[in-house]
Amino acid sequence: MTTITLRPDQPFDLDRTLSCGQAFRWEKVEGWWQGIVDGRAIRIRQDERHLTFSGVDTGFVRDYFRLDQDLPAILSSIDRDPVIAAAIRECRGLRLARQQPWECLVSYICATNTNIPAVKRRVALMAERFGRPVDGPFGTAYTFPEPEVLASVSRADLRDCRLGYRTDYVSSTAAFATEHPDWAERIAALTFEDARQALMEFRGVGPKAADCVLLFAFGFFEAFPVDVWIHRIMAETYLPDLTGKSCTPRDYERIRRFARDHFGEYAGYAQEYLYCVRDRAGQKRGGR
DNA sequence: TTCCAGGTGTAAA
DNA sequence: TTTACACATGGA
Repeated sequence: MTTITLRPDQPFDLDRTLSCGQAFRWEKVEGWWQGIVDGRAIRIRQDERHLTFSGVDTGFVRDYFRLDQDLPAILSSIDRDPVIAAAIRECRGLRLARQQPWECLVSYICATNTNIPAVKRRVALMAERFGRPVDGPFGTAYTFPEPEVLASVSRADLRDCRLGYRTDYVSSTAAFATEHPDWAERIAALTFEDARQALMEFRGVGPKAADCVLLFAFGFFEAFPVDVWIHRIMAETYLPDLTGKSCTPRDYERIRRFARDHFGEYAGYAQEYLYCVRDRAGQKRGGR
């Protein structure tokens, strides 16, 4: 068990960071967050300025939660209007975690046209059934299965993880990643737009999933994923002439260009802060 | 029962 | 090039 003291000038809110829906393998149990990251079972909690954890070392925690990233500077750079200002006030301390590319890619393929609890369930099932068991601070946990494992699993067994029509997408993506083990390094070396195009060559990965993976795994902070919630918020506040509930490819392009111009190079942080307050920002719909 | 959820692929217009 | 529709799943 390790305890570190956070710098007073660098806000961090563990609860918001882990409950905002960016990562799918964390669960809060009796005051402790339990998760599996990069093959390690982690237990962590926050008490004011103190972070207490086991399962990993301090360097891992600092790296995963990007504790060395200057959050106040980022937040002041995106703080361009009253709507984002309110989100920043409410969620200050939310940080973008550094996810593993492979797990992140598969997770967001599993996140299309569905909801967060269902995604968590799918990812958990894949790990329990095909991952490697590891002993951790909270009993036996399961790593997220490597590409070659998912590639070798039968479609029927994958489908049993409640993947539905996404089964073939995950399967073919796993086959590609198995054949090209350096896929992530190659994407990381590209420019933002090129990396985006490269990710969209995976079956089941469109603009939204690509932007999520770029933002949450590859550290492209200009990525601005547009899901139904973000589309709704943009239509209701920033781009009122956006009509219709569906987000056409043209709408998507327009929104992400606007966001990049309006919020700047850390537009992805703005996206996550807006997403975090989605139930309040989208007044159009009743509580949710 | 119907609608909705961190959308995407495909065929038709 | 844009539009329309199907798609598995589960909670509200």
